[in-house]
Amino acid sequence: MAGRPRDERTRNRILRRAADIASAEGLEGLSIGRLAADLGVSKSGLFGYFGSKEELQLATVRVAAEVYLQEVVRPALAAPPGLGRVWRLCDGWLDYSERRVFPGGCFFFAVTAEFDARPGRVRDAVAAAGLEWNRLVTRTVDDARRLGELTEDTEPGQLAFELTAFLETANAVSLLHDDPAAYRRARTAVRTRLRAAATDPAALPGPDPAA
Amino acid sequence: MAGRPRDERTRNRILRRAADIASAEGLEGLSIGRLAADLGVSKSGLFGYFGSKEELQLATVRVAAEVYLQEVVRPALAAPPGLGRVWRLCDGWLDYSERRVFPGGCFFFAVTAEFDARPGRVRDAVAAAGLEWNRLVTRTVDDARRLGELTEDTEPGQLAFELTAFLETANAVSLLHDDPAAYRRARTAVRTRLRAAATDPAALPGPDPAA
DNA sequence: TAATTAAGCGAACGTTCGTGCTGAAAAGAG
DNA sequence: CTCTTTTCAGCACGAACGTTCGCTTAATTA
Repeated sequence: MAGRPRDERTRNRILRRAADIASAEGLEGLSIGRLAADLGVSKSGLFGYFGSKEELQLATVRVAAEVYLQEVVRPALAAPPGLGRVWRLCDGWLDYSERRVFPGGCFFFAVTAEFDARPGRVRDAVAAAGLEWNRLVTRTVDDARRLGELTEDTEPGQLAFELTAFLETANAVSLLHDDPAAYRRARTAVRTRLRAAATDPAALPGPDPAA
Repeated sequence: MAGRPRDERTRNRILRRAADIASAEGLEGLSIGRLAADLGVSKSGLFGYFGSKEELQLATVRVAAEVYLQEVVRPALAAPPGLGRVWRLCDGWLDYSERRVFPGGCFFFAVTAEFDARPGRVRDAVAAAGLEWNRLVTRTVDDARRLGELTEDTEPGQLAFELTAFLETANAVSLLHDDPAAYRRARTAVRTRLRAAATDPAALPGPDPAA
């Protein structure tokens, strides 16, 4: 009945490498031939794991989402809800970008810019991931507000927009100009913005560069 | 001695279209064959204008910079230095993105994300343009500070970072989720941030959505 | 007007792309 | 151990890529 089972470890190696390449060269720049040669397997063998390039791209987005969950989301959710968790989320994101978990910076930043202006299933998957991330940040902010740690008139969607703007721009500036000051700027911006919205500004954790 | 001169109008048509395509599909996704077919000229004829794909990409970056100058920078510089000019710069940028001067949103946002993680002359050109833009925003902010319209302790580089973050994120969110609220959010963020740094918050022009 | 120089086209180059086909090695089932 | 089923490498395909080569045609100069 059953023949040779597909090697799950090889599959993971393929996708992890695919995500690394895509973060730097894009999901279109990712080619099956180069990827196969890189990993020492045959082009058709690798192809068999997915059946089409689009399916490979979709699978790559999925593993990148898992990495993102592991590296950014879960550590932040370890903190209790409130302002502290908002900070951990932002600071953890900057750390994830700065540590170059993906060599080309944040995977989703790269592929979002690549696919945001064309139709298709890959774009839909990327957009869904972005929406989920945005909802998480918004909910985390709203939790802090409900707990009374942010002023009543704080609009969660608005604040989430501003915070993620700082994060993504730090990623972009750091990559383009190789400027580590970008992360410092982003942390300063996040802290200042959260202090402005906090009911108790002194409650915000983290070091203060304006010391 | 001299033969037929190259048609400058055709060259401009080529590059303007190239910039349009690149804003949506990237400068690598831009293919000479498709571009030539699009414009009704032969592949080799078009190729002759530039001599290599890289040269075509560099020329495309240059005309995109001219468009950017025309659509964003010059209108803002028409306003006198100060807080008003800072606002005009941000508001004009959002307008340029929202009007889809390039169909794929801001050209430089797209190609920056595409080239920020690989070496080469195209990347260098894009990085130089980004640096110039950043310097312009920083100088415009600093002018306002020197004029006493922003508080003395305002750090121009930091404020410029935050303002451009709002702009670029509005562009990205709008493209990915087709969400016009992104521009409203960005304008709100810019206005709030400038009010916080202004010596006279009431001096800030523009309508207030919180009315 | 005649000579000269370069523009722009059509065709083809070699390479790489994603994708099938074929055959041999490999692993579970009986 | 045999049979069956599936993986995987090797090869080839058509299409598209950037690029080059002649050839024709048009504009400029003498």
